[in-house]
Amino acid sequence: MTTTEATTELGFTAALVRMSHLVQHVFADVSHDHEVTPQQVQLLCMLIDGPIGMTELSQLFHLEKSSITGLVDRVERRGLVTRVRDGRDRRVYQIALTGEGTRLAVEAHEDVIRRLDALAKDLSDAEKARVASAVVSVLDRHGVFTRRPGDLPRES
Amino acid sequence: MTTTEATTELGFTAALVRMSHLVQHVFADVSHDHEVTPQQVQLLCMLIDGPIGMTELSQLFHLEKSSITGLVDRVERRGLVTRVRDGRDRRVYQIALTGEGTRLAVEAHEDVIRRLDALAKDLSDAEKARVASAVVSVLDRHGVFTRRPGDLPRES
DNA sequence: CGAGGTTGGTTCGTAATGCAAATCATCATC
DNA sequence: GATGATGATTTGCATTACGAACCAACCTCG
Repeated sequence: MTTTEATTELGFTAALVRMSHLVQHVFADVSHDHEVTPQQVQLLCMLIDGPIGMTELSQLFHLEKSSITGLVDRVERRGLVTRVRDGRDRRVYQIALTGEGTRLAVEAHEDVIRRLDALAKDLSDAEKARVASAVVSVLDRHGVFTRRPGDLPRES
Repeated sequence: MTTTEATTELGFTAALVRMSHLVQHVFADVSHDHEVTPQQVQLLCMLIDGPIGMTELSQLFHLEKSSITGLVDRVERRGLVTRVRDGRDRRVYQIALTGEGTRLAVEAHEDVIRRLDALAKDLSDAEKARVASAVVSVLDRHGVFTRRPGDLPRES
């Protein structure tokens, strides 16, 4: 089925898979620069918009709760996040960024954006928008790693 | 900070990041179904087109050689690949799929394709092609995880 | 109220992943 | 044949991830 056409001829899914690897690699690079692991960076970035509970984190990351416990443990040990008891339900811990954690999260997040934009600098804005909207339409079918406003901690 | 626009408004890079997570998740699902880990599946799929040496694998995966040694060890222990001495240079081991490994690799590969295609079934072929070509143009700037014909083991 | 079940998180044990430094064996060259 | 470069492994360590068992706080219902 495949001939010797290299990357110039590539299926849609193969393109997605390779793009995924590229993104992972960018995350790995950025994480390395900031002395944390990729998973830790992703956790920190997820918390930029506000604290999240353990169970919700496990759903967002598609990981077991015990995995999240370990991840938060290690990031907390580095002083980047804190466990804050929820007043309404004393079982839940809201995971919140510390000052240091916020600084690192924002910087790393900007780095990722910067590097990905640099990689895509040959694409026109229109092309980028088209890709983004196509991706979004796929994502909306399977809400993945998405934090909708309704999921945000309510103040009421 | 954002209003109630959920995923409908999303930056290009954010879309890439989330798509990457989706792809990783698909890999995780497929791997789980086949009783192997995502990394192992990726290794097997990489070998479908023919055996590869350890050093070349470490470059393709952007991992240290010692990490590849461990990965190959575990997959070999399951009887999915074998280390074959290279006749021309007896230092190198070519990693080749066994029959069982080939079967699993092909099945898993097809599963990944199938699931990703299913996710993207709302996109027109034209849209898919556009996304693929945009992605390819980005990838070509930074050859990632790509095995070009020139990288294949030569017979000469 | 209080027993019983559910839910949020942690603990424990285990396996896989990944790095870095040191080591071994084979090439390659002079 | 000594020397150095290269391919791969070994060792030790931290991280990541799962699953099952567990505890504590919540909720419901009699």
